[in-house]
Amino acid sequence: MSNPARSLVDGAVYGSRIAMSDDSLTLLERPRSLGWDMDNAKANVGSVDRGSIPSLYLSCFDMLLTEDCLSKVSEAAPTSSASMSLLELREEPEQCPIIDSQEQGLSPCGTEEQEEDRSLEQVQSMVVGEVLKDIETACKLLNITPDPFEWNPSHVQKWLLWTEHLYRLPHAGKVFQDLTGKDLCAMSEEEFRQRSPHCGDTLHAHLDIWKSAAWMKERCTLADAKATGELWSEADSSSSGQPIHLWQFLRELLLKPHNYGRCIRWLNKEKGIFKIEDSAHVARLWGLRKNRPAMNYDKLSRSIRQYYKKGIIRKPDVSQRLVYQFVHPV
DNA sequence: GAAGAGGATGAGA
DNA sequence: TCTCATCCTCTTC
Repeated sequence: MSNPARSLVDGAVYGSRIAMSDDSLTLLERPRSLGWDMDNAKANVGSVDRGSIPSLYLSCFDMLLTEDCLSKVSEAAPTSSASMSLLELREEPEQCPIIDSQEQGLSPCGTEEQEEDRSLEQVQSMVVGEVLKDIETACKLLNITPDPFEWNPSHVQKWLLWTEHLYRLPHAGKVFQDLTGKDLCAMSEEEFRQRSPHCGDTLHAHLDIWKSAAWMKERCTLADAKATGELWSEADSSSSGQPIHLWQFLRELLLKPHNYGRCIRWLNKEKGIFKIEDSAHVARLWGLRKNRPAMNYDKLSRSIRQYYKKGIIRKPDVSQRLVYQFVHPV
């Protein structure tokens, strides 16, 4: 395994209580080539070989991937008929973070394949998000850092105890005594098995997920910082003591699809075309930023329209409701 | 009915 | 002066 995101998704998929057919796995694998190009990004992160994952491993994510998570996952792909049959999808996702919608066409009714890919991306991001959340919760409970590389022997023991307890594994703390997180991360699955024949592979697989999650978190943080930096370097903002402009604020939201993809997203990033999905939410966010509790979409849209004259924002050639276009795309 | 367009006016930096 | 908030009317979807 060379892709941390894949590791997380694989872990979740394999651990699901839902019976996954070959087709479903194929479906979940397909979009990996689209937006999960993290291969080669960091060497030696994770080494779970799917082909060799034992049956014990397949069930060990039952608790990591909670019922809540599964229900959210199943809600996240309402347009994929294939996925629906697999996951008994419900309508109206409670959350549907959009990882990157820039590949989508302007039309809200793209091709079936595009819709499917988009849905699957949402499923993947949902799974990863939930796994990361669970790890974060565990870290708070155990008072350890999410990155196994930073664990001291005491942290390692805490993590072992927690994992053993959570997945009802036989106690293996003693055989990993005095090892730091770095030591643990350097060990192969075989070495785990040698130390703990009963649950070494499971522990190794879990550690792999933690490693992947830590790597992804780091990557997200860097990406966020980079995006924010780019944004702030291009424009005045609250961070520089200058009042932020509405168009800057909108770009800020658009640059953080993980956080705001539900309320505003790119339809065509290259052309600067974006869609406000939840007008009330975007207006609320803008009101919060400007300390204007009475802000609403009517007022916000009036401000957007002021940009028409200034050549900052315009309506796209094919005008659609709640769709605008930056005259000078990012 | 919600969204879009645009005029008018005032507040605040 | 500039940007934005606010209110308004009318039109379009």
